[in-house]
Amino acid sequence: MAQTTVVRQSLKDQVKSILIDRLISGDLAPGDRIKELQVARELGTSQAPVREAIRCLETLGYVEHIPHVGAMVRVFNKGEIEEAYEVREALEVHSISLVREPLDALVSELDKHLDEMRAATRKRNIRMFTQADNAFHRSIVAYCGNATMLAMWDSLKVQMQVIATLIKASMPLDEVYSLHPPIVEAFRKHGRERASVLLRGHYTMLGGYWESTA
Amino acid sequence: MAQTTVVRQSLKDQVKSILIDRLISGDLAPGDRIKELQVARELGTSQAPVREAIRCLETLGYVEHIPHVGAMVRVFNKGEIEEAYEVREALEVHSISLVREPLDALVSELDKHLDEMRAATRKRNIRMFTQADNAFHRSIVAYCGNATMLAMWDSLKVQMQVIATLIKASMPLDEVYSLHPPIVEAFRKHGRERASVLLRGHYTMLGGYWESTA
DNA sequence: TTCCTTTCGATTATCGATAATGTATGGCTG
DNA sequence: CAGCCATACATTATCGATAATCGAAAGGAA
Repeated sequence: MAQTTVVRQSLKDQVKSILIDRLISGDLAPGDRIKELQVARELGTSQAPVREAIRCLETLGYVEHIPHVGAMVRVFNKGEIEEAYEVREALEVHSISLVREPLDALVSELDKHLDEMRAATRKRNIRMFTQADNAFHRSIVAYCGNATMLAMWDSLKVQMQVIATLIKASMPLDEVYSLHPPIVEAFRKHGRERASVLLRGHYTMLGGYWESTA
Repeated sequence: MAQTTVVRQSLKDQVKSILIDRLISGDLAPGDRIKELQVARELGTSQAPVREAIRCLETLGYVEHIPHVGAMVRVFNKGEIEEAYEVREALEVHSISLVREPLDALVSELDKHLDEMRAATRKRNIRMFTQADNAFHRSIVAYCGNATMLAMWDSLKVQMQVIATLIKASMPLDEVYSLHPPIVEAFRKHGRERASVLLRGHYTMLGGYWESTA
């Protein structure tokens, strides 16, 4: 049997997942309008679940909604992207100082993601690189053991991924990669505080790559 | 004329505002169920807008929603509260280092909130104290000029306020107050970095007050 | 009694239809 | 021809009703 259980997820959640997929894949690009009835007909549901899913995305900040007009995929300008990076940095820098000993588990996970990034660089697979890059930073936040912190970080991730899908071309992967090993090294040899210092300013270095698309 | 314009806000937004007010005022306490049709009848609307408002609160993390069962005001345990404080600290510490010169405007605003806190302490008005305390910390984040950062901070504020309304009694206001002036002083005399150091650990000192309600 | 099953009441989830609203079109007027 | 108003259209916002689902109460068997 291909299907072990029946679909046990509300229509709203299914619609939401589908829309997020389209957002990340770039199928829905910033500026695109999302029409409730159109999506409803497309997915074979009524307007209500679609509407709920969209409002959910709105609360999450992925789409912009104008009353009586409709929803459109949010357009992030350069400033907003930089802001998001700044918040990421704040969360990650603080998370590092909260990571509990022993640090071995985290370090080995970071190493794993470094491998993935190198592999992606060789293949020039930007999608894969972005995923590994995200996973690298996420694991730092995850290992501090603060679920609220991680939830906040995650709420920024989709924004980042939407962007990354958009401006794939302008990132020199090897340069971006080279920013990461020193952090792991500092972790391994000097502990949390030193790694924290290195992480600070990590994102400001990335700012330049967005210039062309401002 | 008492009313200058007609009500020009969607029912969903009105319902949402009303529910948030009830949350903050403690009218809706953690654990309380929120029934869609009941609220709808009470406010004279149909189920749909209420439903949307509730789902919005769900996404914001204020209510917990179980499919086919219903929504209830989220119960925060001690751990989650500490986590939220930790995130607040991360955002605020980082924000301080981003505040642009000159610092005069921020310092005078902080002074204003200190006054409010003192006044609230004299009157033993806990609600007022909480507001001033919140305003104090919020202005630090506001002055860094990062709207995304501020939005994140705000998303934690309602949680905090719900809690504060709950466990009003256990806070010795003068002690909580005394944590704040040194921060302003450090700001005035030694600049951002010194203030940043003082703010770090600010919230861990507050941890003890929640012990009794864990 | 205790456990399992069934039934019932309450509530949410979804639907289809209608009202409200904003935007674009085209004609009228100067 | 330009500017303005009215109309038509597209879309969202809201409604009332129905279907799906869950939890508790009632009933029966071991």
